[in-house]
Amino acid sequence: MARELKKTHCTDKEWLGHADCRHCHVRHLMLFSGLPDSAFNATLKPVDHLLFHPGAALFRVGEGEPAIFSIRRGLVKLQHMAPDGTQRIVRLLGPGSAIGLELLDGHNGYRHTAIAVNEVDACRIPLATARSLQSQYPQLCSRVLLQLQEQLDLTDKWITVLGTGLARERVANLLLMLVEFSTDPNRDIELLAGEDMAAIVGTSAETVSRITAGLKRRQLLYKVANNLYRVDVKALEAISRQDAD
Amino acid sequence: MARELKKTHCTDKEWLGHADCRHCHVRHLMLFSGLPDSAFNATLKPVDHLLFHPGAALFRVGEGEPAIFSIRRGLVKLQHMAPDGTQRIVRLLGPGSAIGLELLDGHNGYRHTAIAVNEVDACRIPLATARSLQSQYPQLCSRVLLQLQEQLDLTDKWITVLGTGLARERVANLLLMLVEFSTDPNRDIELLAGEDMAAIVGTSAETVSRITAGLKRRQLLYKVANNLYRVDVKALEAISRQDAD
DNA sequence: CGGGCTCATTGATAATCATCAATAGGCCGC
DNA sequence: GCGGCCTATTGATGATTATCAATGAGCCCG
Repeated sequence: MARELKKTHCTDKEWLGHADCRHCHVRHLMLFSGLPDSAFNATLKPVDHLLFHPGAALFRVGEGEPAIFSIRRGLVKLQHMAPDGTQRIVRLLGPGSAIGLELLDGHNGYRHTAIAVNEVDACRIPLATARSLQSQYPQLCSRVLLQLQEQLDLTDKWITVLGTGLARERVANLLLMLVEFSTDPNRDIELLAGEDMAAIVGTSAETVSRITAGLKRRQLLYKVANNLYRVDVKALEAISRQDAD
Repeated sequence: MARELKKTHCTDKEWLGHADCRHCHVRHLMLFSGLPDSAFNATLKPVDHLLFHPGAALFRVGEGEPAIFSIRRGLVKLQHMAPDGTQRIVRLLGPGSAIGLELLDGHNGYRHTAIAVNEVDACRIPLATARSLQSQYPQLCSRVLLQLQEQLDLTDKWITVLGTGLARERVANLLLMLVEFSTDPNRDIELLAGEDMAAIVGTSAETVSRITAGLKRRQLLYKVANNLYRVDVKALEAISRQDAD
């Protein structure tokens, strides 16, 4: 289960300019929903709008300038690495989620490494900016609270559906979760790398491969385009409930 | 892994009177740290101080009067139950932790069942009271935020150390976690019921029993009093790192 | 003190899974 | 298009674990 962390370069990240929060068309979905336009007149440091290519790190444990990221598009994996190199993915977060919130609690330093799974579009809010907004606008605190509660609910689900039961049930649950994350009109999903799926469900990559191969053989999972797969949701739900093979 | 939920009666719970938050000697450790004494002059509904006997429910999924509980003493397990009766414990919380915070986010109803593991001493804060305090005292929001962040950190650890690796590593990690929770001067711990340990590490109760029996045989875990056990921390850490048998 | 209950322990067996190893397929740069 | 590289797939094997079943230990209650 031990895996190497791929080194990523700065070229995997692009700067798309300073974000204009006042006119952000998705602000109502994001961390800053509820703040008045005036809040952004004079923020301490600018909010940057960034594009991360698959595999690029938004941040790494303990490293980098402290900032909170608000995800606009794409999927980000949060991973913990054990001293022996074994890693486990503890969360998968999509549009509307904020990451790096652990910086707000006083102990400093990131406690995860955050890697873009897809193409990820995110706003980078320097910690100082976030703090100053927070002190001026108490509404922000309750948005953060919602974020954390949502993430807590997600980890609870993660523990119960991805950490319990047979490997095939856990893989089925993971695929169903990816379907929920999917923004595709047909609910098609991009499959994760085998090792990522393994690090999510806590098995070996080979086991995941055998299981997905079995699903493909039975047409419960099939390719509809380049790395776009369609899932037989009903059948996977049956597997997840263990009332089918 | 499927287990019955034990029915508990009201007799497993005792009312110790209305809490006097102003004079609470542990308030600085609790949710209400940071609030001025005056905040408690006229709270909407009184805060009760309750004693729960082992096995008693503080609350159950979707049931009961909405209230937040602040744990003063003892351990509480939060469990999720799958439709088939399979259950999994997603958190173990001790003194200073607040539970039922999920009620603050608008979707109502508890999302876990909370059961006292030991003798538990807790303050019951009616939701309406919590909300009114929250609207008057923005400091409270940041306390809640800290609570949630702490619980999120705990679940992340839970996923990585209790949900990954061999059963014996996971059990070793659980015992080490119990040592951390221990308030005993010698760091002795009360062992959980076998099925609870199984529901925490995601294995069968028999497997847990075999593992703890092995540890006892090798004197890495031994009874020092009625249901009080001492743990060989160094040896368990070695097992947890897999660099010992 | 003995019956009845619950829960821990232990054994036997089969299912599941990790690991090692070999092969095949896809993608990139040249 | 062709090697080289990386990842997915598949097979074989042994280790780990679930499951079923039997026994034993502790405990409450009469």
